[in-house]
Amino acid sequence: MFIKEELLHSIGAAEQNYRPGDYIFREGGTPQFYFQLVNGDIKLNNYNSAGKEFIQSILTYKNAIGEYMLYTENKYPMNAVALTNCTIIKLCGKSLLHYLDQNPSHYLDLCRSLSKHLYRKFVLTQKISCHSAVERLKEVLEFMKQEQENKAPFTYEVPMTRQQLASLTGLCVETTIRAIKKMERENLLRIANRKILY
DNA sequence: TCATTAAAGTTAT
DNA sequence: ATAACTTTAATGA
Repeated sequence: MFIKEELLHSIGAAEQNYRPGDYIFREGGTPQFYFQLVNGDIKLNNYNSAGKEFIQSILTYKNAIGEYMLYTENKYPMNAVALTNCTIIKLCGKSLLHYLDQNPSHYLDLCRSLSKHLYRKFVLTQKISCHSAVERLKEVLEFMKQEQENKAPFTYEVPMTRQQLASLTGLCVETTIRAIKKMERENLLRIANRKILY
């Protein structure tokens, strides 16, 4: 979901800056605001009881953050954490709902956004379950690349660290690294100064 | 096959 | 400098 920034401002939104590691919201918190990334990257994550991190997804500029949580009484099921310096537009959820009521055509965008998230979540969950490390990584890389424009092999620079990749696939870093090296040997991907090219 | 632990090398701030 | 990230190796479930 993306709403024009001028429009957001005109109905009372404010911008806020975040530093890497800052929380935008926390698991268990009550959704009160509509958040939209102006620039920077954030991650949605959870921690299991052993303290291991699971990244649900990584969002970049022009994306709303957890906006689909504004329409129920549910609490946030995950944290939103800034990965880089971020500027985020923040609008009171009530104001957004009010605006949408006046402008019902925007509900379609919301619907699309919701569908996209559902689809992503579903596919990703399915891809990383019941496979070997190499297969999980391969599926995830394939999935991320497929969302990009460029199609040529070894041109997609994976915008994630090994650790983030590990947290996304539920593997440990070391296994992730070995699997990636193995994939390099098998010519499934290339590595150029530590960046993964898929 | 993969997680865990430990240790060391590399890069970014 | 110091923290964050990457890599290798040994061990065990």
